[in-house]
Amino acid sequence: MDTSSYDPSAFPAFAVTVDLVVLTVRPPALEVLLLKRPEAPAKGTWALPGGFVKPDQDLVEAAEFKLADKTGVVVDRAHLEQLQTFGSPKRDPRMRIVSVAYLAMVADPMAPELGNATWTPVDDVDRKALAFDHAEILATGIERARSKLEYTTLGTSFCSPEFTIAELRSVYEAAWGTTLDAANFHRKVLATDGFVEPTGRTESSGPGRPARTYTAGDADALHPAIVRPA
Amino acid sequence: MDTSSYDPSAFPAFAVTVDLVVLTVRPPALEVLLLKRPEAPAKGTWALPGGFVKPDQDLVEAAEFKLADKTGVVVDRAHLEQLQTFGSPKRDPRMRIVSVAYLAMVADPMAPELGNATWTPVDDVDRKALAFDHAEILATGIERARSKLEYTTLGTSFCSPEFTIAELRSVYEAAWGTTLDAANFHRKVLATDGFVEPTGRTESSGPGRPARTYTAGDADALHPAIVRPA
DNA sequence: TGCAATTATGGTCACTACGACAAGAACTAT
DNA sequence: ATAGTTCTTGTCGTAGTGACCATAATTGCA
Repeated sequence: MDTSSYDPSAFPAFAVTVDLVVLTVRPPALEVLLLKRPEAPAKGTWALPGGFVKPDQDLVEAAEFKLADKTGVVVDRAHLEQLQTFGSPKRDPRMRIVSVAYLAMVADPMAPELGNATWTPVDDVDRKALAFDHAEILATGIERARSKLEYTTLGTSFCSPEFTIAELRSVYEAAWGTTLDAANFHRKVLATDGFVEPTGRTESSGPGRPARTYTAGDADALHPAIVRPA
Repeated sequence: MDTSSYDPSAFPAFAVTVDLVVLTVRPPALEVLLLKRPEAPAKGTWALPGGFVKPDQDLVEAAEFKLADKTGVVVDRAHLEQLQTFGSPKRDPRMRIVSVAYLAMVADPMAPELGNATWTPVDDVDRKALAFDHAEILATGIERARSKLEYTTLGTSFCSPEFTIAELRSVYEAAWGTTLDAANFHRKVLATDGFVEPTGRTESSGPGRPARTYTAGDADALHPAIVRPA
């Protein structure tokens, strides 16, 4: 072992930031929260929300703070998990920045535009040329979210507090860009213990038979999984 | 947005390290590479291999370097992936350190002890009281490895270049701490395209019918998965 | 030499989960 | 009333699984 690497006075100094991939579902699209950068570098281009971590701030706290700041979302009603850390020496032109990316999944906030923030369908992001390596971070976040829908109950965190099976299905369809058989989806969701809990109430919007409503159950994992179609 | 957070001269300085969870399988145990710390802090206790990232070094490069350093493992023959980043303000007594943890899966290196490094069965680690938050990092790595065996072909990276189905099965059994039905495991592995490729050769060790040997296939994902028994 | 033990590999069978689809239930709109 | 829409339940053929049995091909020992 190299002794020098443990000399506290001689370690290389890095800046540490958090960047957030905040996803929501507004049928029929999976959408991401983007900010128009108001200053240099990359002024005027689109970027993920984020910022420097304070000296005494935990990483997750920094992410929670940024999330509340940009969306007004109560953290309790959202899912937030660490995504991946990006630390290429070239990723920021100014200095060596290591960014810990977080993935947030929130229910439709119904506040489309606030300040210079905007929800954008993820399929339209290509045209927006994101700043830095944010396109890569976003791609990682989208794939993580799509894959977690398969084997966890996190789909419910995209839904209203009280929702119908059809609303949950529209989450899967939007996120995966597919259509799912309503009858089979219904059967699978109800067959999984702890996925959803019936409220006893029903809800009617538009034509068709009114749907029973449910709340999120207390299970985290899905056994068996809801497999993404090929 | 707070303008001050983008002033390059006023960002908080962090130290960034990589820590490695290096796993191997030596039937019947899943084992991890531990180092006895030769100096303060936590001198004399066991810890995961790791070290500071150099100013112009990519995170993966730093991890690859440390892996080669400690194990002599050729990186091509091993699997290395980013695990999770740990950055609690309290995790190191000296200063604010953010550690990017990596998970490495290597075939049995046959070199049990080199210097102050040692392979330890993961079930015996509790008794060794790891330094800092390394117990948490290790637990995260073990769970990641166990779960990736289910839905990826990474089990082969714990095997010799040419291996038998039984050797692959012993990997799963060691990692999961279970026994698996040999016949059913055999059927499932061969039913998955790209998991293993037959060599046409056989290998005999000890009594019993000689087993055909295989090399790792080019598939990454397992469809359907090999589900861990409850 | 021959037999027992051992491991590899192949096969059967009942059960579960699934996709495709049909059909009934309960509403809205005209 | 009737058509259209959506929710919900049911049916059926197929694929995957675990438990288990059978056979193949070797080693080790009497």
